[in-house]
Amino acid sequence: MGGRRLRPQGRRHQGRGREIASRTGRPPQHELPLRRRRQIIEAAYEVFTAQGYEATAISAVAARAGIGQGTVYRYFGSKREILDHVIDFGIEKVMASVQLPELLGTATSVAELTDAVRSAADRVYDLVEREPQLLRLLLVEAGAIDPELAQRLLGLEAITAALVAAELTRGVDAGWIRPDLDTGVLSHAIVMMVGPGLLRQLHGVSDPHERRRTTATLLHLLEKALRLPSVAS
Amino acid sequence: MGGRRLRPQGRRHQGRGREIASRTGRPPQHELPLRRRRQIIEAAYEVFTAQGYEATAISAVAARAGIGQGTVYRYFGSKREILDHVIDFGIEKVMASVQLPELLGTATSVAELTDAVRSAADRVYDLVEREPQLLRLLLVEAGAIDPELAQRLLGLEAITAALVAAELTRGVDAGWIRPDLDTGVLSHAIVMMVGPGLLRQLHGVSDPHERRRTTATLLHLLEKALRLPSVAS
Amino acid sequence: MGGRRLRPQGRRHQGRGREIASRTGRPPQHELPLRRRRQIIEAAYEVFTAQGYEATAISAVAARAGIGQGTVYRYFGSKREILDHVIDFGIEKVMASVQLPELLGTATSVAELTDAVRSAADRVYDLVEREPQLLRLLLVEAGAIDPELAQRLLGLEAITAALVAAELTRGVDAGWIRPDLDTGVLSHAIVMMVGPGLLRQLHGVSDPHERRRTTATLLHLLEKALRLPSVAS
Amino acid sequence: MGGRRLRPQGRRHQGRGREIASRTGRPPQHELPLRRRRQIIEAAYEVFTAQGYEATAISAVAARAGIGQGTVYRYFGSKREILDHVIDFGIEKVMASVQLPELLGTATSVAELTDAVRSAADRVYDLVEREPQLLRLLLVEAGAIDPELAQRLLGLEAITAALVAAELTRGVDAGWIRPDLDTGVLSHAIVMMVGPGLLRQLHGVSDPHERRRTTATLLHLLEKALRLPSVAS
DNA sequence: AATGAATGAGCTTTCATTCAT
DNA sequence: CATGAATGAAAGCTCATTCAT
Repeated sequence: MGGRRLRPQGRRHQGRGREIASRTGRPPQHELPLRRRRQIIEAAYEVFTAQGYEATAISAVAARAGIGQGTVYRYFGSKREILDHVIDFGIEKVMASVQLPELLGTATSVAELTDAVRSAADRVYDLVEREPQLLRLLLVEAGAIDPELAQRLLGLEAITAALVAAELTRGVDAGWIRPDLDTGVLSHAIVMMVGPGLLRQLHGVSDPHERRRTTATLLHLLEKALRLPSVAS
Repeated sequence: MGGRRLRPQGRRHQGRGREIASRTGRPPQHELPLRRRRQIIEAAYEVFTAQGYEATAISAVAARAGIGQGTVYRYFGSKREILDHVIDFGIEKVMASVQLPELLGTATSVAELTDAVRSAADRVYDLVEREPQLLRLLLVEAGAIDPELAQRLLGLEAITAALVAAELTRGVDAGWIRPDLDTGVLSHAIVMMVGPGLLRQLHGVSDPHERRRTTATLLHLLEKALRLPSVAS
Repeated sequence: MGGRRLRPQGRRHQGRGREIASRTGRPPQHELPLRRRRQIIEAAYEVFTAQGYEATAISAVAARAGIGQGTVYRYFGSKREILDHVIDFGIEKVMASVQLPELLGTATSVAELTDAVRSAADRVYDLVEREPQLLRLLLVEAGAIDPELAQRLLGLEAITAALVAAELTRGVDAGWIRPDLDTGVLSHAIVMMVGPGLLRQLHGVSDPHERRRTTATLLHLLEKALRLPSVAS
Repeated sequence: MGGRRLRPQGRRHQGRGREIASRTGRPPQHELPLRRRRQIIEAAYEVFTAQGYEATAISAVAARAGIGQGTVYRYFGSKREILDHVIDFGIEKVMASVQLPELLGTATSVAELTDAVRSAADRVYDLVEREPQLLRLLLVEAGAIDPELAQRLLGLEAITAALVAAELTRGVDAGWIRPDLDTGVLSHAIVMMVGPGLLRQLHGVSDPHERRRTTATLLHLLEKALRLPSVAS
């Protein structure tokens, strides 16, 4: 009953592991574990982003969380497992910032759609401007440590692209996007539009003006690409 | 007499002092240092790409090169210095594969230009298909370890974009590219066109068909963007 | 609550951060840190004196103390820092053995003063007879490693000489030491009187008879030097 | 013929080893070995005094001597063996500087004897002023590395004291030194008179004025101690 | 449940010594 | 003989993980 020994699973990364506390209806110590885990993840997020994963000692995570080192190991099986969750935490931050679903689904014209894309791009840029290390954590640390973590980022891109593709399809169906387009490819291209800007940000070059120019230019191209062929032809 | 002595920066080697009494003895190997360095760099390239820089011990590099640990330090001052050269080695691989200069400078129409871009993209894809870890090394490891290394990569992108921008300008001047374009932004966008494909490759998804479709679609957009407005409209 | 926490300078321990959630768990051992430090210092004293500082590995200190290497670094930041404390430990041994303050301040004649000096010399000799390596540690190791440590020893000699000088001045003021003496120089000379004996001891020659003869002879000279000129002459 | 393989003696210090090239009457390569050895010893003296024995790599000795590392091992069996000879070299320097035999044997009065002692002391001080590291090498490095080396220094002191003792005895015999003295003890005390000054110098405190005052005071005491009892008594 | 003391494997780096040339 | 390339043992130090309390 209620087995939650996390340790004996061995010492190397084994899948994910959110199997805790999901059997409803037992009030007592049910929430502490989750709160503790959250507490540790947030502390780890802070120190990992500040100094990098490898350079961060568990003791630093524990100190930041205001708990003992041993306690960390009651809630996570290994340092690596914490990184798993920190990456998730970071991805959630991105999702929460961009709020893509809120932006999509309402456009009724190419112009409205490009506006939505612009908004999304702006939000991404705002986020990485506010938390420059987040980008590094997601793009670099995650990928450097483990391919599996990288997969999760790919998943983020894929989901985003899928949402965009749906929007494109909706526009095609509604008749305000020209139909002879490969929406799948295009959706990925749209998502990757932020690539150059992020790459620059990642490497410490932060030039909002340049970024806006890039976004504007690419959106202009996008607009022309999506728009219905002019009536004349 | 005869400037040989190509040994590394040799932080520890202190001068030589007097040059007396060096008439005899095993003559310094002129080529050995370079060959050894190459040998170590290639070994390091293999283990760094396989396990990541941080996770790789110098002993692993030495073992891979078939030499003793101490020997590694005869040719490089530190593990970090080896990474420097490994990154350079990787960049050279990319440059050698893509052979961008050979592709550019000859186009006389938008179609020829897009063909050149397609060729470059294909070569990049071929390379990362052959050496999947190279990408990881350059994009991830380099950035993770040191900002200076990251700058070098950013520089690579910048140089490439500059070459492309020059080509675009040439086309504009020659009259076969429409003049109302931001060639700077566009050149970066063109370079980043390989982004989605590389991202997939980076994460282990290798789908040549998908890739070709992506390339084709984006090049199609590019073509439309560059082409002069048709006289009729 | 209540200021406990006497841990070392703890270069690596980063604050604590928040003090929440520390109600339970194994309470911090108040005495342990001090006992452990003492334990390590004593072990280090033994191995440093036996083999020399440079020739001693931290692992030897740890083994001698019956603890793990890592534990040593919980209590001291570096090998060098341990030497600091070992030297202090040695100096304390000397001070505790000689008990100079107890010998001085009571003499009321040259004879009593020379008796006090003889007692001090005897105690020094007794100590180095009991712990021959102590001398080596203080005179040789300390000076060899770091000028700062050497200063500490020089300070020890200076303090001792100052105490003796005060005693001489007291004798001059009281009229039982002839006034035309350079008490500063003489006090150093008195302290250095043990020099020949220590030098022998340091080099493994231990001849109590010879030593007593030396002490007696030098004290005899001292007595003549200090004594008031006989009224007759 | 003429076996001079120095290597196979093992790898740890084995006695001294000057068994080379002492079979007279063979002109050819007879001198090179000695010159080479001298060359190496002098180079080692320079780097050992400059940086300390432990901190000096054999490669530094070789570089300083302008020869290859391997060559060093053709003339000496180990680093430790080189130190042996460097210490001897240092002792020779001291002996050559002080030229004690030249100072002694001529005094015909206490005043002349104390003058000779003062001269000797001055020469010692001059030497350590000129080569401050020599002192450190002899007193500290030698003692720290190996007790056997320290013995050699003790020998130096013993020889010097013996010379002084002979002089004292001569004075006693000649009737200008009072006969009721322990010449053995006194000779050591005289030699140790330079102790305080050397100790200061060793620790970086160089105060010629203070030193002269000390010497003067002690010599004054010595003079009174040696002088015949005044006629009156 | 929580703690922090303890550990040892493992890291990078140095260097005395050997030996093929 | 002379050389310098090669080596591997060993050093100081770090830190993820365990476990007695």
